[in-house]
This record gives sequence, C-alpha cells and structure tokens, in this order.
Amino acid sequence: MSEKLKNRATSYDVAKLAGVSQSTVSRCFQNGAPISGKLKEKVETAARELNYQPNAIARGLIMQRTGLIGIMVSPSINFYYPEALFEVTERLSALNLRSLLFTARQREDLPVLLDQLWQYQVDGVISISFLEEDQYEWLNDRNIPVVMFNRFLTNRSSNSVWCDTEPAINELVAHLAEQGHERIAVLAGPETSMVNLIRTANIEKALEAHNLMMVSKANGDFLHASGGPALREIMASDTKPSVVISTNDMMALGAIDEARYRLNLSVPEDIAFTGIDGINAAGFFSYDLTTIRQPIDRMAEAAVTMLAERIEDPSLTDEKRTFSGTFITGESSMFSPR
Amino acid sequence: MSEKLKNRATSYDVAKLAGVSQSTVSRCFQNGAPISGKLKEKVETAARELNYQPNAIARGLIMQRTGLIGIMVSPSINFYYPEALFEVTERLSALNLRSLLFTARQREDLPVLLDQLWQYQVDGVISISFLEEDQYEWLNDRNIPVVMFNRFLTNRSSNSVWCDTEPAINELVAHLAEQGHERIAVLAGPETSMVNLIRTANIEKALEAHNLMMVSKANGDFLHASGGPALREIMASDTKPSVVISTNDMMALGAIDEARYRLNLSVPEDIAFTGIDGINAAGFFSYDLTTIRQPIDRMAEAAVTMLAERIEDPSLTDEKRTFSGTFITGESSMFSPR
DNA sequence: GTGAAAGCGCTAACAA
DNA sequence: TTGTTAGCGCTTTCAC
Repeated sequence: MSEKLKNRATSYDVAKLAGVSQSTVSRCFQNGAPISGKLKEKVETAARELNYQPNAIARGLIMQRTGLIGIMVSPSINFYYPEALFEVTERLSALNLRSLLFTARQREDLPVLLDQLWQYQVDGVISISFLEEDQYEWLNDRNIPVVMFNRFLTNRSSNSVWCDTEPAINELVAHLAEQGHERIAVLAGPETSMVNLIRTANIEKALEAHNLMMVSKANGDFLHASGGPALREIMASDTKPSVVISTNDMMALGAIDEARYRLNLSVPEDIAFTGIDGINAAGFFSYDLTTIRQPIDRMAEAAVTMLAERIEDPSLTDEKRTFSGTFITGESSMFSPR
Repeated sequence: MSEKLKNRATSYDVAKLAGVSQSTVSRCFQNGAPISGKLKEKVETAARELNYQPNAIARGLIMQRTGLIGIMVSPSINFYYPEALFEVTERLSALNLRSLLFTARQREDLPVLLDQLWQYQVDGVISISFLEEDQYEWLNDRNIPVVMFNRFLTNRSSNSVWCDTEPAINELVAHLAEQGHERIAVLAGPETSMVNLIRTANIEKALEAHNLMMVSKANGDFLHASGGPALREIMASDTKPSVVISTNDMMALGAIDEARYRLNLSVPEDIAFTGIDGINAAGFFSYDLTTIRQPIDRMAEAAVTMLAERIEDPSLTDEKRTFSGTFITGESSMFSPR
C-alpha cells in the first residue's frame, strides 16, 4: 500500500477510491461516453486526489492510436527549419497531437529514423526535411499518413504543402528589370534539392521573359556560410553582376555579409541582392532583404489539417495544397544601376 | 489472414513464421537476452520478411520506460532556442531516446504541458524554457527526473546545466575599459528572467570594479524586435553611451540594426555593442558581435548525460554543472572612443 | 448507465 | 537455451 502511493495511480486505484468500477473511470476520461453526472463527479474527485491522469501509452496500445506525430527536420542552421517546426508543433498541439522530433543531417540518416517512427507507432508524419519517393512509399505501405512540408514528389502523387514562388519570382524579376538591372547572377542551392531546382528554373524562365542575361551562377548549400564563397565565385567571372538572385534567404544573407564586409561593396549600390523564403532574419535592417515570403503559418495549418484528416480517414487520396509566396521589397534591391 | 497482412506484424506473427515461441522473438530484440545463434537467425529472417519492428508503445507499457523525453522550449524567435533544441535532440537520439516536443509561449501554458508530459509517461524532462520551483517539485513528486538547460532554481537544489558568464563578463568589461569607454549603457532583458537578473548583476559588479559608470539602462524582452525601442530609450537619456552592453545577443542585433539603419550611427565608431550567448547570427559579418559564447554543445551533452543517469538511478541527488562562457571579440566593439 | 471480462503487444519471471 | 504464463493500464464489447 505504501508502495502503491509511490507509484502512479491507475484507473483501478481511482475506481477503488470512488467506489465504482474501473470501466466507469475510463469512461469518465473519454468525451462521448455514457456516464451519469453523480458518478462522474465522484470519479473526478478521486482522480484529483490521486493525481490521476490517464496513461497515454496504455491508451495508445489499446486504441491503436498514439497521438504521436513524427516530425522530420534538418537540424541545420537554416533558420527556415525552426520557424516551420515551431509553427507545426503549436498547431499539432491544438489538436491534442504531440511532436516526436527526429533530426536528419543527411539522406543516409533516414532509414534509421523511419524504423524508429515505425516502432513508436506514430499516427502520422510531417516531413520538413528530405524524403524520397521510396521512403514515402515505405510509410504508405505501413499505412502511416505523411504530409511533406515545402516539398513534394515529382513521379507520384503525395500529400504536400507547397509554396509556389513562380508568380512572385516573376514579380521579383520584373522589379529588377524596372530598376534597370541588366547583369544578373544566380546564387543557387544544392543541385540535389528539388526546391532549388524549381526556383532556379523559375528564375531562368523569368529572366528570359524579361530579356535579362544571367551572367554567372554559383552553387551554395542553402546555408549562410556558403553565401560568401559562392559570391566570390560569382565576382570572379568576367562580367560582374549588378544583382544577385539567391534561391534562398540564408545564402543571400551570407552573400550580403561577404559583399559589405569582405569585398567592400555597397549593398545595394554596388551590388543588389534578393532571396526567397522570407525568414525572420531577412527583415532585420542590416539586410532588409528583397525576398519572397512563404506563408509558413498557413502552410503549417494546412499540413496539420491534412494530416489529421488522413489519420481520421485513411482512404482519402493524396492532396497537394499550393500557397503562393508574397513578393516583399527591401532595401537590398532598392537602387537603380547606371 | 489477408486482413492480417494489412496490419502490422506482431511478435506472434514472427514467432509463427519462424516456428518458435513469442518470447524467443522478444528476446531476439533485446540485447542481453539468452538466445542461440540458430534461432536468432531464423527469427531475424522471419522478422525481415514481415517488416517486423518491436512495438515501442507496448514495450513502454510493460517496462515502465518509454524512451520518451519531454523537451520544453519557447517557440520564440530567439535563435538561442532552436540551437539548443537541436543539440539536445541529437544527443538524446544517440542514446536511443526520443524528443517529445512541447512549446510554451508563456508561463501560463506550463500546467497543461506538464499534464501532457505526465500522460505520455516521459522518462525525463529537459527544460530549455521557463520552469518554476513548484513545477520542478511537481515533476519531482512524480519521480520524473528533470534537467534545466541554462537555468537553475535559487531556493532549492536542481539538476541544471548552467553557463556562468561572470568571468567572461569581467573580461568583456575590462576590454571595454581598455578601449577607453567611460559611458556605458545596459540593455537588459525582462526583469522576470533569472538569466537576465544574474547577467545584469554581473555587469554592474564588473562596471564598479572598473570604475565605469552606467549612464542608462533599458529593458527589452530578449527578442530582436525589442532591441531597437530599448536603444531609443537609452539614447533619449541625458548622457549618451559610447557602448551598449546587452544581456543577450538577440537584443544586441536589434539594437545594432536600429543604430545603423534608423539612427544613422556608425557601429562601433559612434556607438559600440556587446551581447551574450554567442548565437550563430552574432557571428555574421553584419554584426560581428563582441559576445560571450555558451558552449551549447557541451551543455547539451551534459544535460543529456545527467538526465540519462537519473533515469537509470533515480536515487542520484541533484547536480548543477556549470560551464564557463568564452569571451569573443568582434568588430562591434573594436573602436576606442576619444 | 454501469460492471465484468477480454485483449492491445510486449517483457519477465518461472519451469522445463 | 527455450516455452508457458502472467500481467503493464487502458478501451470496449457484452450483459445486466
């Protein structure tokens, strides 16, 4: 008995104290269950006294529903990830779902992570990180609904929340054309990144449409540290650009830092910059980056809703929800060359 | 049977296919268990065929050990949090522990979060967010080990990982004295934050020791957006400072942005800045902030180790591990006034 | 509206 | 070394 007090109270303990059956206690903690007001009150008093809270693990076992959502995210210093992660987590929490966090540095980490997700009986997965087609299938085979955040699969349908930046990229390029820019460099991300490839293609198409020339192009890895070296590469080519279009914000920030404080260039007078993503730091006055903002809050809302729907009804087919980005002008491109 | 194929394989399914008992299968997936090589191989083959992975939820129920660690963190745009979060999560993962993420915006969110932690039978908690004494006790009463990250309790012992910035603050102030600064302002955080109070006290003491005058002081909320308004407040006082010591990096970045791009001041020539934390962005050339770096990696390592030890042996008493911060000089304070 | 009983998938005695 | 058996704490039929 004194042993018992040290341990967690179970529904049996509450039942004994309240003088009811264990199943009555159980019913007390579900919402639609039939229970009389009197008993409910008695049970609740007993539960409070014993600090009783239902065991979510036992409940998960019997209900085949854990309330756990696996979140896959890159631990990288790309500020985009934590912003998305927190938005998603808060919205899951509102639906009484929990984030089980998995960080993947590289694609090779995924198989192990997936096994762990599988072991923990997650009700669903939101991937803010890389996830290939076969991994998507792997989860599908196991009836684990997945929603991809800011990515999608190209060879098959997938649940995904996507930000289409193409129209905003057109606006952005039109804005550059209007400013009189003629020599444009592209600071691209990794060639293995779908997001990068799409954005790069959109940029190239928009440049063509405006008869603008891409004078050079360099690749970084989407992180701040790669912006500087890539900019040097760009500046080493024959024709110096008057503006650098970066395929994400982080690299643009790195490039601006390099331009101003290592290459002694004025931004935007000597060289202008633009980014894509609309992360928090892009708005800091030091950068005041012209960029394309993703509606991360609405995307998180959509991802969580889609996932919850598919947990409820697994027969729902794949859906892709596309939000458009918003073109934001900052000082980083507010200068007309020549 | 065809129904069965759609569902997850259990250890019984594997046992049947391998022609052994269910407990043999179970033993196959524990490390110290006695099992012969032949059977082990047979079981593993069957398991592979059925895509079997042990159910961590069922295991958690029987073992009274879920492998789940509750992580409490502020979702805020203070870049310090995601850095700490990812470091902690990766180290937990190495010990085969999972992060169950809980975000708290305000102190009022905590009671609900704690109930959820309790329901999910977490093996332990790491708090990178606020956690008051009574909440610590609450967890203690329930035998859930807690480690506080970058905070500790003042009225009682606690498991905590702390970064002592006092020696580095002395170095920092000595550096400012050497540079010839005589008018010093302090950009402090919320008065409710223990971290802020300690840092402020350390700064005041160090200033006194160097016979330096604090000409003004303003409070922000530790976020970037509060740095600007606080700086304006500081600049509105009678004596303008030659340097602003901020009690964290985020506010320092906000203040630098305001100084350069709104007040048209040169940094560090007109006004110098220093921060504390050593977040990634503080090193960006735009800021190149003189600051005090917390060894977040070692702190995360320590927090995870301490927690794991206490999960293993709950009789261990509270421990506080204090790491010292490293003084880092950046351009933001590299100028001698007058 | 309530209680008795079965069982979710696993581990851990205990026997063999 | 292996199999048998009894739960972990819950939800959910099924009688009443």
